[in-house]
Amino acid sequence: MSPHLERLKAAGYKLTKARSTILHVIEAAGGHVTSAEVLEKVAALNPSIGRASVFRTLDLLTRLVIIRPTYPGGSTTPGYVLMPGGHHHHIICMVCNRIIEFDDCGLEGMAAALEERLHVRLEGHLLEFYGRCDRCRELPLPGSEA
Amino acid sequence: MSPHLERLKAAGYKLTKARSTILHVIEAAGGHVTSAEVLEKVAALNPSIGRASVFRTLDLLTRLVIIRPTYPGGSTTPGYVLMPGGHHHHIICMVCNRIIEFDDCGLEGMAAALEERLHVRLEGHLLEFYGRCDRCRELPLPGSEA
DNA sequence: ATTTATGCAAAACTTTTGCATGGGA
DNA sequence: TCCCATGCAAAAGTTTTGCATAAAT
Repeated sequence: MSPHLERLKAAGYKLTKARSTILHVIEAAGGHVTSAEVLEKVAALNPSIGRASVFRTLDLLTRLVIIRPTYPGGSTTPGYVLMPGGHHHHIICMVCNRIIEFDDCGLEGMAAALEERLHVRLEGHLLEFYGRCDRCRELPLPGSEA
Repeated sequence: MSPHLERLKAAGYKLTKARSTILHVIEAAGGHVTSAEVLEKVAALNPSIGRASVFRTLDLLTRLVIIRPTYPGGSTTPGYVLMPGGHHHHIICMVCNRIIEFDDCGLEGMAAALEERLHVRLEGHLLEFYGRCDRCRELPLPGSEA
C-alpha cells in the first residue's frame, strides 16, 4: 500500500475506493497533475466516482501536505504536486512550460534554523525556480519585448 | 515610479491607469493578495476599471515573474505574491493560515549550481514552508486524527 | 497616426453544497 | 452497528471572451 494511503489511514480517515483511485492517478502521473487531469483520468478508470469526491480528496490531501497546489504555466486549472517526504523541488521553464525535477538541496538545514529562530514547527516545503530550460535558454521570455 | 512598472515599460508594455492601479494595490497590500482582494480594492479605488483588466494584468504580471500565484490556505480564490528581485520566501501556518515572511537564505548559490549543472537559466524562485507558527505550534494539524 | 489595452456584459467553466444512500471500521 | 464518505445534480462563483472604444506611444 502506498505510504500516502497509510498516512491517510493513520490520520483516521477511511480508505475508500475514491481516495485510493485518486491517489493512484496522481502517483501514476509522476506527481504532477492538474485538477482537470485528475477528473478526467479518474472518470476513465472508474466512472462511478463522482467529481465532488475528486475535489474533496484534493482538499484533504492538501491539508495533510501529501500534495500541494501550484500553478503550472500552461494550464488554466490549478495544478498539484506530490510531496513525498513532505517536500518537492522543481524548475518551471517559462518558455515551454516543461517541469524539471531536482533532488534535494540542503533545505533541511534552513528549516531547522527557521524553527529555532522563529519558534515554528515545519512539516514540509516547496521550492520552485522559474527560468528557461536547456532547450529554451536562448529564447526570449514570453512577454518580453511585446 | 515603482521598479515593477518600469519593468513593464522596459518589456514594451504600455503604462496604463489600470495596470498602475492594480500594481499599486498589490504593493499596498504588502505583497500578498488574493484575486478577490485585488478585484475589490481596485473597484474601491477606481470603479471605472473593469474586472477583466484585473485578470489580464494578473496574468501579465505572472508571465513577467513580477508576481507569482500561490494558494493561501484560508481562501478559495487564488493568491499571488510579489516577487521583488525575482524571489520570495514565506512560511504558511497550517493552523491559522498566517503567513510569516523571512529574508533570504542563500538560494542564489543553489540557483547558480543548478544553472551550471542543468544548463538552465533561472530568473527567480519561490520557497514556501508549511507548518505551525509560534502561536499554533502545540495544536494538532488540521485533518490529523480526524 | 498606430497599435495596444480597456470596459462592458455575456458565456464558459470549475468548484462547492445539500442530502439521501452506501461502504468502511 | 455507527459514522464517515460518496454520488448526484443544482447552485454559486470566478474567470474568460468578443468587440467597439479609448488611451498610450
